[in-house]
Amino acid sequence: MGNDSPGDRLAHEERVKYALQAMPSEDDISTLAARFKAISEPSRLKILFALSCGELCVEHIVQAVGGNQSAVSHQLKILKDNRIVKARRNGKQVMYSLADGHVMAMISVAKEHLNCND
Amino acid sequence: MGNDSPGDRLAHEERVKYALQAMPSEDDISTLAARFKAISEPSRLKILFALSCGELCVEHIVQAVGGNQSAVSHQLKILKDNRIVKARRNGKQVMYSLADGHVMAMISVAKEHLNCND
DNA sequence: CTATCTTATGAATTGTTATTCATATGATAA
DNA sequence: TTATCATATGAATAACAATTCATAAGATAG
Repeated sequence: MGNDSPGDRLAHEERVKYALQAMPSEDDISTLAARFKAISEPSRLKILFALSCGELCVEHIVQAVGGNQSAVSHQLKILKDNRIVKARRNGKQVMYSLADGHVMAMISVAKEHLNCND
Repeated sequence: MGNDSPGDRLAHEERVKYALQAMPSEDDISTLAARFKAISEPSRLKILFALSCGELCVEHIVQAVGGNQSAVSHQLKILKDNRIVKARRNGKQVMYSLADGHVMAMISVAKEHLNCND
């Protein structure tokens, strides 16, 4: 034993205490994790980039990201359930768009992270 | 037929064209998706919140987020492989910390999204 | 009404990912 | 050296998610 000085050990315990205080509730963690999961599939991420240019109907999303209608529809449902995108009906078509600015903000930060090799 | 006016149809085709131009490369999409996936598990998200208070060794991460040593170690590997966290050895311990500010920035944006019911 | 266009959904299959257990590796102290 | 502490990893299982197919539902035109 004696791997830590007493001072170090105390500092570590303090850190754990702070970490526990900063921890969001289980509910918030679940919700956040679900949202990140929603945007963590390549096809769904493509859908978001497509929608970053403005609203699109399902058929055009299919054209923009590839894949088939059923798959895209399932993916849109996941994005909608997690409030990443929103939908409005326009006659026979359903127009999809990004739910709010936070979504693109998050993706922008991620893209920056991608570009700088830190 | 005749579901769209000719003007509308043109506008939609333009939108698809723009969407395709704005689309990142397959490689960038994959990398981004992998990073989002890395932070989309509740336990891994908890690890990031714990590390947002400063670096921690593995044992203390285990205390802060719950779970067992092996599971946490596997999760840390995923986070490290995706450059979400970084590690430095300190004697027998390995200290983990967030890779850079982008990570917390992304999580902060997500938390805002959580708080405002838009 | 029927026919058609567009989107959504249930069920089955397939593919991925997390968790656990046992053990290996790396570092330090005696 | 051996003993111990701290972390990492491989392999198996178990849990979960994505994709496909077939079909249903919603909207409009005729």
